[in-house]
Amino acid sequence: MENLNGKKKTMGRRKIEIKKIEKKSSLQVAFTKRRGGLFRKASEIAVYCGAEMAILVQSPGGKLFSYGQPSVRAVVDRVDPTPATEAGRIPCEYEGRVQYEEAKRKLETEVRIAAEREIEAGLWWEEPDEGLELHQLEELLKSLEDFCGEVAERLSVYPPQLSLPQTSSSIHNYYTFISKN
Amino acid sequence: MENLNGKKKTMGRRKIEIKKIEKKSSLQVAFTKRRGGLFRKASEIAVYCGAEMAILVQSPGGKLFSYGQPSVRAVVDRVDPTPATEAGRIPCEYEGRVQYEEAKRKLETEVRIAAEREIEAGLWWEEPDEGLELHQLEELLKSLEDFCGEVAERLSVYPPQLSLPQTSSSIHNYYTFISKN
DNA sequence: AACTATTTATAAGA
DNA sequence: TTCTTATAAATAGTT
Repeated sequence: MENLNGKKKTMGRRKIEIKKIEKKSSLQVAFTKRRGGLFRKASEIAVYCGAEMAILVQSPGGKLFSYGQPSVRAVVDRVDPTPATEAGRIPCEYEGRVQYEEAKRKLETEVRIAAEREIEAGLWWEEPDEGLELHQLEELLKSLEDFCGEVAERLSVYPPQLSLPQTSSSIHNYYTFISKN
Repeated sequence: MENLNGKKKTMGRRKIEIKKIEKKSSLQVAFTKRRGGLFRKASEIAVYCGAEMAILVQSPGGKLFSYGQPSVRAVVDRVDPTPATEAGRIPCEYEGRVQYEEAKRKLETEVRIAAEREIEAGLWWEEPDEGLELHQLEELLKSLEDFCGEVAERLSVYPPQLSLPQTSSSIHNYYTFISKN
């Protein structure tokens, strides 16, 4: 497992944060690996649990990939034989937790980026009291959690409808909070 | 990690074969866990790789679950704005390998079950030569691989269309092979 | 595309 | 059902 110097051959898998990869070549290989993993998992559920399913994935480059058991068409038609009418609603039980976690991750990333931008701009540093800064961060965290709770609740009622504008508005609220303090 | 007797507290995760679970309570638990895992993976790909996707899953009990980024509707409509015309074809790149592996797993299971049935019925034991029996198994394995190759090739041309009848016909071929020897 | 050290997912059991 | 634990499986970074 290690060579004579006690030095590892590789660093092994490393923990990553789930946020948009910027480096295009890394994104390409990560997408390929994870798409394969996703389809493998889907196939296992189909066989192991006797479930039917359809998966459609569009890469950032626009290419489409699918997995279907017994076929994409069969599952899609079964779920929704007629095109969208009621605001794109698809009548099925919905797992809100995942969208909630995804929304939270995205939001946290946006907040972090926004915060870093502010720090770079020097705006936060006009406040010399570190204690207050911590307090602000705590308040911000609470706002974030409240927002995420709202998102989760909304998602438990409606199917996936979370779009960027909603996430962005949270940033607006964040700025409002910051400017009030 | 171990108690005073050096005995493990649990056996931990154990290797399983991916074939239909028969015990209903186990199936329910496994389905719930793996559905969660699948949606979590999907969400990670959506954020990490900036991919858009739709997943529809129907449990063996008939309940529907979905995940969509930005929404199931958006992705499904983008892929196929008009209903099925050309034999349910959905125009997108297709990952044949997964369906191939799934087909192979199913087939192997069916063959194993069929073989066990034959053994129980005592038919194979009329042949006392063990060498011949091994030879038969080798031939069978080759037939299986050939069949899987055909399936894979067909899948590389068409989108997911593999249905049970096709898999079952392989069993027919298997029986034909067995009866010829 | 192949390799490993790690992280992550999960089968059983409590 | 939810939690635990040991182990199987997936994969990030590297070659």
